[in-house]
Amino acid sequence: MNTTKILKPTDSELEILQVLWEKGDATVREVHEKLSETKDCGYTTTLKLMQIMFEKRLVLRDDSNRTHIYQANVSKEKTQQQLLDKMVNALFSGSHSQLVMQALGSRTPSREELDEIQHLLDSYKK
Amino acid sequence: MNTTKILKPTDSELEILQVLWEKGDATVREVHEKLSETKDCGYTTTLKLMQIMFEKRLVLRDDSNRTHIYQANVSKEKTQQQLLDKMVNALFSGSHSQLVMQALGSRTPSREELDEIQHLLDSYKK
DNA sequence: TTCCTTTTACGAACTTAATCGTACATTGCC
DNA sequence: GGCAATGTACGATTAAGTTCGTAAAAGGAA
Repeated sequence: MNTTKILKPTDSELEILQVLWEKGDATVREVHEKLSETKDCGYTTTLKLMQIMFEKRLVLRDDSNRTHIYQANVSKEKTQQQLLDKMVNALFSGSHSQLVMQALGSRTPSREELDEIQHLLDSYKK
Repeated sequence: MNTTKILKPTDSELEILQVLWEKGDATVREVHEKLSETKDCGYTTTLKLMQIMFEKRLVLRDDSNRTHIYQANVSKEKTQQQLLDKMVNALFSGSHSQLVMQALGSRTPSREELDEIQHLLDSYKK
C-alpha cells in the first residue's frame, strides 16, 4: 500500500503535516489559520505549499467540493522514524544510543519520562 | 567567546563538519579525500563549500601557508543539541522522551547501549 | 442580476544550496 | 628557467524552496 520511496518533507511541509496529523483532515483555510498563530505568511503561500505537497503525494485531497479537503499521506511515526534515522547517521555516526544520551542529557527529564523510558529499557533487557 | 547565534548547517556542511570534528584540523584535500569515500563530487566543490563555511564562521582557517588548514568553529555537542532540539520541536511536539522512545523503538539496542542508557537514567533518578 | 467574498490555479520573483569550470598564484622538480 | 602539479578564488549554472500577485471560477447576499 505505502510506497517505501524516500520522501523528505521540507521544514514548511512539516509544519503543514503537523496540522494535518493533529486534525485528521483540514482545508487550506484551517491549516493556514493554525500556522498563522506562529508564522507570518499569506494565504496563497499556504495554498501553494499544499498544492505542491499534493503533487509530491505527501498529502491527499478530496476535490469533489469547491473547498478541497486535505489529509496527510505519510504517517507521523514513519516520518519521525525516517528523519530520526537520517539524523542519527548524519550527526551521531549511526549510534542511536548516542542520540538518546544527548537527548536525555540536554535537560532534566521528569519522573514520568524516566519511568516511561525505564519501562522501555526493561522490555529490551528481557 | 562563542556567539549564541543560531547557525543551521546544511547537509553538505554537516558532512564536512563531521570530518573536521574527527580529525581536529584538516586541509581541503584531506576533507575531500574523506568525503570521496562516500560521495562523488569535484575537489572545487568541497573547496567552495568550505570557503562558504568560513564566511559563515562555521569553520576557522589558518591561511598563513599556501595550503590552508581548517578546523570546526562549532562544537559537535552544541550542534547535535541544537538540531536535536529543533527536531523535537518540529516533530515531537517538544517532548524529548517521545523522541527517545521513537529512537529506541526503531530497532533492538545492543547490551552496551542499554547499559549506557541505564546508567544515565540512574544518575537522574538520584 | 450584480457585487462581494472565498477559493483554486498559476506563474513570477527571490533566495539558498550545490556543483563545476576556469583563471591565476605558488611550489617543487627537471 | 620552465613545467607540471597543487592550491585558492570566483563566477556561472542549475535546482529546490518559499513567497506572493493576479486571474478566474464559484457562491452567497442584497
